[in-house]
Amino acid sequence: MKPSPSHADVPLQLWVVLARAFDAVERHSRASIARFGLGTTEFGVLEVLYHKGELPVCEVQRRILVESSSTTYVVDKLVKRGLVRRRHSGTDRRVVLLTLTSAGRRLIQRIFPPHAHAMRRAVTALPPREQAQAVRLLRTLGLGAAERLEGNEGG
Amino acid sequence: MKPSPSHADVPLQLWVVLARAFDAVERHSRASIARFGLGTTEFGVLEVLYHKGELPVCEVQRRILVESSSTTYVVDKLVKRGLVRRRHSGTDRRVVLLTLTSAGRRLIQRIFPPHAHAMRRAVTALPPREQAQAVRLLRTLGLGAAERLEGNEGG
DNA sequence: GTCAAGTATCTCGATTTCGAGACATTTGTG
DNA sequence: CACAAATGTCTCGAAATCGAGATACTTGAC
Repeated sequence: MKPSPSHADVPLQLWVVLARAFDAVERHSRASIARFGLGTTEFGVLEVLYHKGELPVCEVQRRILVESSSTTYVVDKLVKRGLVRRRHSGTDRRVVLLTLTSAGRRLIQRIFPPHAHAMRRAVTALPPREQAQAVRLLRTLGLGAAERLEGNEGG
Repeated sequence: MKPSPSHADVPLQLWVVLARAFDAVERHSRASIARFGLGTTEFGVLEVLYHKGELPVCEVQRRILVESSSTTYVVDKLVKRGLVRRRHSGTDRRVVLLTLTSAGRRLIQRIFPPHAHAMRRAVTALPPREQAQAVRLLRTLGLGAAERLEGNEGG
């Protein structure tokens, strides 16, 4: 889950601190979401549908960063709880579109603001200026790593 | 798994890009480690014992970022594969100390260098200067978030 | 010494996640 | 049109992870 602590190997240090920072911030997220009786991926689905409107399953999958079989599993649970509805796309019959039910919308409307508040608090160790700097660096890092991944999975 | 894309809410953006960057880099790690028939947490245990020597289970747990019950599970597997040995501490009989067997040592010696190489490549989207900057920012972010977590889990 | 509280490890059951691949559909090529 | 390749979704079984709590030991207060 996390690599080596060399004394001057900055790339490996970067990987270590990235993993640790993600872990710590994600614990805030988990704890915040757990208050509302949801898991992080369930929350992720509701949240993306709330902010983006109706989306195909594959699009939701990309945004919540889990594999397709897990996405099916999570969506199943949300459908059973009456928070999300599936419908077939008219233009591409492979595609299943997801939307919030009104109950789902009411739920996410209620819980998103306190969750966002918790996440803002989770990252306050960094002052605004450095947050913006970190956003830039992490965006570059993430996009670069993702690009290097396609068709080149072996490293 | 990942939050909201607001237009000027830098803290939430930071959480989004942190999650994405971690995910992308971790995929490199997973893929690299999978070449050698190991999972990421198994690799983590071998790696920390390789670099730190004999350690108590609880110390290993802190470093591989999983819960204690998962640590037991992973160590069990490594012991069954003859890569790691358990022994009781002489000074504190609650403690179980872990060491690499010679087979474990040979394995991690062989696979660590190519894995480190893969991880260095995974983060090359950032030039050295910005890597060092990112290390500083992420360290502050992670330590701050971890601190805010203790005894304050609700957000 | 004794007892409560804290710490380290492990057990167990349940949940989450993955990976491989099945299936239907669409897209691109001739 | 026909057919190969790509894409989107889902099924299934296996693996990883967690959470609660059991157990054993240590520490600190008295």
